[in-house]
Amino acid sequence: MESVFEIIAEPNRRAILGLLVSSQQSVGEIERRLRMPQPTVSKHLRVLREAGFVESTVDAQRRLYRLKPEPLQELDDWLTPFRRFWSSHIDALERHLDRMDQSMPTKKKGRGRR
Amino acid sequence: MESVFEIIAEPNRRAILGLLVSSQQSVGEIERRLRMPQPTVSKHLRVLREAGFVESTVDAQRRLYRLKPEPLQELDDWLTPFRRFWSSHIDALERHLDRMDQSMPTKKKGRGRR
DNA sequence: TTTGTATATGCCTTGACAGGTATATGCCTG
DNA sequence: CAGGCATATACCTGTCAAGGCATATACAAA
Repeated sequence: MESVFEIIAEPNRRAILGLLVSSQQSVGEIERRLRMPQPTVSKHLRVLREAGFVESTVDAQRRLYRLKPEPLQELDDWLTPFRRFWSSHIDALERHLDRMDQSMPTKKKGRGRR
Repeated sequence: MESVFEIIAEPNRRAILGLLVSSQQSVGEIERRLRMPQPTVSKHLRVLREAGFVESTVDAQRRLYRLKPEPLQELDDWLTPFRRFWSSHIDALERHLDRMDQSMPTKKKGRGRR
């Protein structure tokens, strides 16, 4: 499981990252909130830790896991050339913005184009 | 192979996407440039096509494959909350900027911090 | 129509990884 | 020290996807 990409290919791992983005969590809290068996949580945390996505500190019997930014920044960097690509394709960009509009709270819809 | 994440987990597929970002290519060109067996190329292109990363047009016996932006934009969207996270962690951000400096053409190095 | 080139597909094998269950380790409290 | 929580690890098993090779399809040129 070399790359950043393989790490985040696993849905449960993405869920864990999504949890940790707001604040640090103990294994038990993750287990509870994601309704995942404890060994599964521990295993995924191990993978994430070894890949540098998270780090942990000891709090008595608990371990608190928190997010580390670097690996996801690497992913962000990888996207750079593609961003250049799609900003040159304005039509597709507009379709994308429309998608964002649709998923918005019907307030002040549309972006006044055309 | 449901998700965007699983699709780009495969290195050869990322390589193909990297090729297509500059311009469209035929299967044979991809095969040649990436030194990959032709069936492998075709199989990966199939996966990418079915997931909406690429589309193809017919040119006699050749098929020209070109990039489509949407799936990678979806990935970009997924990163949003994490970007918020790491811009609140200034130290890590600075480390990141340092990394960018290091990979720059020694001209006008440093960003005048401190 | 035969031959050649470009691409797709089918079948098989192999390896990797995730989940389940059981168990180990570590720390805390009485 | 005994017991109980919290977390990690070991082992086993099933699944699935990637690669290799052979072959099919489609178009082209002679």
